[in-house]
Amino acid sequence: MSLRQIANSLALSITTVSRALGGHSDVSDATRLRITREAERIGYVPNEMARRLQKGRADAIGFVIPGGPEAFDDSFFLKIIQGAWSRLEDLDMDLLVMSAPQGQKEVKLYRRLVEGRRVDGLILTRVREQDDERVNYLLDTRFPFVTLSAGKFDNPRIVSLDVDNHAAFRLALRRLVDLGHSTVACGGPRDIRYSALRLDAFHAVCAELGIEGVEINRDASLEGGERIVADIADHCPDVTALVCNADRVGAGAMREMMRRGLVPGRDLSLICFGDSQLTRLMRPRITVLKLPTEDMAARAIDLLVRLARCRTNGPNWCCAIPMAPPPDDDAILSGRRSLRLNFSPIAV
Amino acid sequence: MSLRQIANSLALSITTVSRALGGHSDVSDATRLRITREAERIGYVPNEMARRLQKGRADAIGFVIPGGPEAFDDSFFLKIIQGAWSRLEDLDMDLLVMSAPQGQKEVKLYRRLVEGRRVDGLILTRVREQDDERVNYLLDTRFPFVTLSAGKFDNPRIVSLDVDNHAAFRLALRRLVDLGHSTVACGGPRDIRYSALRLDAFHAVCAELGIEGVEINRDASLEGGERIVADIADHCPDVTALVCNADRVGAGAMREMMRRGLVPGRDLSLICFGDSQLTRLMRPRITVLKLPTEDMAARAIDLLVRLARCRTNGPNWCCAIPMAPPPDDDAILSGRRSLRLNFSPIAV
DNA sequence: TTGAAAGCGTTACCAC
DNA sequence: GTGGTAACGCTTTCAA
Repeated sequence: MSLRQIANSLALSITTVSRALGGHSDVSDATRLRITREAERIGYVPNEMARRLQKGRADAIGFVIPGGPEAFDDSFFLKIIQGAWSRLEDLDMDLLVMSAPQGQKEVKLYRRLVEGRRVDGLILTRVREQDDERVNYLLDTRFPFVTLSAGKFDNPRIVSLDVDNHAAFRLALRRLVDLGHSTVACGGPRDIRYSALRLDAFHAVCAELGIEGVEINRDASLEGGERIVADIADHCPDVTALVCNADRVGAGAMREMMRRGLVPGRDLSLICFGDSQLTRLMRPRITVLKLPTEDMAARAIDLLVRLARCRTNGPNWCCAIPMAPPPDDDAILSGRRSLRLNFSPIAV
Repeated sequence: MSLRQIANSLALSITTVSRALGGHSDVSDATRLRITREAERIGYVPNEMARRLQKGRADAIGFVIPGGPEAFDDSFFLKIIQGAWSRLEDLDMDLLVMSAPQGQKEVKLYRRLVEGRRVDGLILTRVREQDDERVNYLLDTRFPFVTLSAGKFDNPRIVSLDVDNHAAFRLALRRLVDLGHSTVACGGPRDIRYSALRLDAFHAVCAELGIEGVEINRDASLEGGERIVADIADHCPDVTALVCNADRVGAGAMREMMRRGLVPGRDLSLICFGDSQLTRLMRPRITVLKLPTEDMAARAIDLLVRLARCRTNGPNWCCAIPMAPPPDDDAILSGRRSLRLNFSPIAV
């Protein structure tokens, strides 16, 4: 089951067989036919490791699921896997999945991937607001990576995919304003970029619409969501609506409301970012700012492949990926209990 | 950054460098020290592809997440990834994750993995009761694989990891009997092995305890769970308790009970297999037969590595893995609203 | 249009 | 102890 085998049984050279199977034009049709037939017959499939060694690439993309049991039990990452794989399959590449808690050990894992040339590129999530060690390391080594939901960076070398948070908040907050709300809270941490960016967008849009915006910083976890609702109930009597930066947070908020006998939509309106089982299961249904996670991951793969190609040609990547058109409001599936928003990913 | 580089700058042969770094004993301490120092200095990390090509193995395990959007949004698979990775990391191996809908395309994916020698072994979930194409293919090619939650097979060449379903139902049903239930239903499909096995165990334990057991076959999905509750409410007035074979099913059951105004624990007692966010979020809390998914996946890796080793030595694997001791009842964390059962994985 | 040969970076088998 | 050589299976350059 190797090129040699085919070459031998056909009394041809390995070179010719390789080129025939590789689709090169400098092989006569007759020879090519004989070769493909024989390859078919013995069920030839190229040895990937040999090919990769020769080509000097891994034909694989890596994705590290950020650690901790809480972070893990989240179908967001499953969606990224799904989306990334849908493209990788077509490209005949592999997806390496790992997990690591944030910190020392995490960077070690990235080193392993980069230095062992196990992958050609990486997908990053949960980028930290300050000094993300992974980003620093990858930037230093000039290794291709794409961040998801981390917004636009000052450093033009960082390629990032994100939704338009301002547009999202415009949709969400306008809706709340229409319902008569004038003081709205937004909950999520400040140390993770995606959440910080959403908080910023929240304030900006509040200002635009002339409503009062209250920021509540808690972990992006179930417990964080619970505490946000507790904070509101105990300390912010004016707040009548809450936007959560992640669906786990929304689920926690929901749980605390239940416990306190608060009725979602009556005592406190709830909207959350996310796109998981969690939000679909909530009763009563809440409005969800649906994130195009799979699409973003798929797009990330395309970008990574491009970046990896550039890399072989020289040290300077181009990351001039244009902004996407403004979010598509038509995708709103309205309904009192279930408003779902779709907006296209933008490349930064 | 290669052996050659180190060899050159130290005026040694590549062979010696390789052996020194590989920890072979036939290298003088002085030489080894010089070599390790130099390797450290230039930050040498072996090229994995070269190593794999030479060794003739992939140093990777594959896991295909079974397809369909419903199946995908399930943290069960995330737990498998987590568990598998925890072992693979120590073994310095990779985890390849893919996804495919059940059917033609799925087997194609497995072929790709096997024939391209991309992995040394595979983890299988959701094995079908009849003629699982993947199992047939892998058996034909004698490729190492381990099934999760598929019970014991007649074919001794299939290595499988599962919990003790009988013990699980004994715990669950005894509890229900103690609460006064005498007619209990169990819901799940028959075409997937894990569910069929649980249904069988259900009937066996019902007979043991002398209670009435009603089997309801619906998809292992949210909607399936809803229909099971509908079936019970509409057609089985005697049934006062329900055991669901998967947490998604339990979540669906819960949802339908809510809709019908049925109170879990009063109108219908609910217990379900599973170990996901879903069950933790349900209110009121329900009793969960907690599956040791991560542990099983970790153990599967160890088995796969052993199988892969055997394979190189000859065509006959040994799969003489002893049964684990009986499930550990001490692990029951009792409580009216939250009974969680742990039981150790058994190897079949 | 075909083939010989070099090379990718390792490891392993033998000599010395 | 150490080093030359072959081999893993492929792609690519250069001659013929």
